[in-house]
Amino acid sequence: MDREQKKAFLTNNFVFDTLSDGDIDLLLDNTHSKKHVADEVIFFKGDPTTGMMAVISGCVQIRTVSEEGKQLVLNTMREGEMLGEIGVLDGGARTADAVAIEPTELLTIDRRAFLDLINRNPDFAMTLMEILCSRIRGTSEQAEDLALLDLRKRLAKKLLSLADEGKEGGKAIIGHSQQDLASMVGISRESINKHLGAWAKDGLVAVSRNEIEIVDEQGLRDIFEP
Amino acid sequence: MDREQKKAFLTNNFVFDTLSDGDIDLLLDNTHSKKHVADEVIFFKGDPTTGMMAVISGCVQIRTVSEEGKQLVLNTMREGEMLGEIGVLDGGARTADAVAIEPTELLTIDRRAFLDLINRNPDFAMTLMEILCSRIRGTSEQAEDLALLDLRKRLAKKLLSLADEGKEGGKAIIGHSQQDLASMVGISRESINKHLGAWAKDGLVAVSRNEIEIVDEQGLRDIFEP
DNA sequence: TCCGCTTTGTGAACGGGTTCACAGACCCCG
DNA sequence: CGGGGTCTGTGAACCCGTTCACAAAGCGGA
Repeated sequence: MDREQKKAFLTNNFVFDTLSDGDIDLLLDNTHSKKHVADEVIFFKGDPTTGMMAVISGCVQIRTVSEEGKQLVLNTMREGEMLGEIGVLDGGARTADAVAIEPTELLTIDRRAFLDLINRNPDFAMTLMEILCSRIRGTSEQAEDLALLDLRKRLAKKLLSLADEGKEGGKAIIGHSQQDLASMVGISRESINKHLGAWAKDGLVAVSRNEIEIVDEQGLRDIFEP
Repeated sequence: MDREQKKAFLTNNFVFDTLSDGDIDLLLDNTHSKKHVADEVIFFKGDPTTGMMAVISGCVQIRTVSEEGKQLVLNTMREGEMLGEIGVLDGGARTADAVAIEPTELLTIDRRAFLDLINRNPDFAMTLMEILCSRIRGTSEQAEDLALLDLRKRLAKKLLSLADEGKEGGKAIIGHSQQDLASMVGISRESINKHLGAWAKDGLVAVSRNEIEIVDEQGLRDIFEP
């Protein structure tokens, strides 16, 4: 990706839209893009932080793995979203693994340039804080759900939120394997399968390979809402 | 609490120590303190956000409750700590309930004054971002633990982190009922009791009413570390 | 086309944790 | 100093979800 393309990318991204043209140029001097193949690990939990990334294209998952090998997906970043801000802002190590789940191109912004910009631009700082806040809302909701909701409710909720993200013309289709879903909801693959089977029988969803279609959105919503 | 005392409080708090004397005075004009009795609810999940609070004395828990009445404690704030920043920074509603668990005095800072300050003071903004980051680290670790660790490990981990906070003299004593512990770890009271009983038998902890003493710190640590 | 890998589907056995139902201990307060 | 409330201790029954062990179905590449 050449400089012009990078510039266009930053300019059109809501995170950076409070920046002046000069500031963007300055950022660009401390920025590089990199391609990753599917399943490539971008960084590991515990790695020292070098910079912050923005997703140019593709998709990155933020994950942790337990000793016994169980996975939990904390977050999924798509085109235009940022990752790795936390380490950059507080100087600490990475809190989780980042993995490209499809061919992905990332733009990495150097830590120093980033901090410098915050110092000079209060609007930019404010935007970042809003992003941090939405992260907190997200993860704390995830913690709540894990502690207080049973598997049915968690799964139903997750299906709907995934469907929201990936709506293509009318149809709400989720392009994930059941294995994938399992690690997002923190549940075994088999349990996911059994619940989906039951819901398919009731006409709430339609299941096929690597794909789940939401048929009766309201029906699913009724599962986890009073 | 009179203006002088408030000023001393702010000046000595690490959150505000990048502020000039003038800025602190300005904050004080938009600040009021309030006392709460034990078990008083300070705000409810979903309430519109009015301002941010700092704990002058006492202790506040941030909690959520499920439909069935199960509780989860997300965070505990003691003297000198802040709460309610998220709503203030992004303008959204409160994400959880806040409850004073002992007689507590809070200093509330008006939203407008707060945002104004961020705009004018990049160092202050930076401090806030660090606080937000540490919140994210905290909640995302909690989510991980809930999803990937079994009850034994979660409990052992929680005991040690509580002991860290509340060390008096050489003794590591935790001043919480087992009921309390249960809602912090997301587990039933009975299960907590059984595990504590087993650990007491092994000489890892000593249990008495409203109090748990850590006897063998390393022994507990071995439970959740490889 | 055929082979191998990933994904889905399913049932049986197991198990960690919950729920329920008490009993006893302790403590403050009248 | 008695008595109701909160906290602790414990056992039995139950249940949600896991684990294990396969079978079958797609799909992609040689």
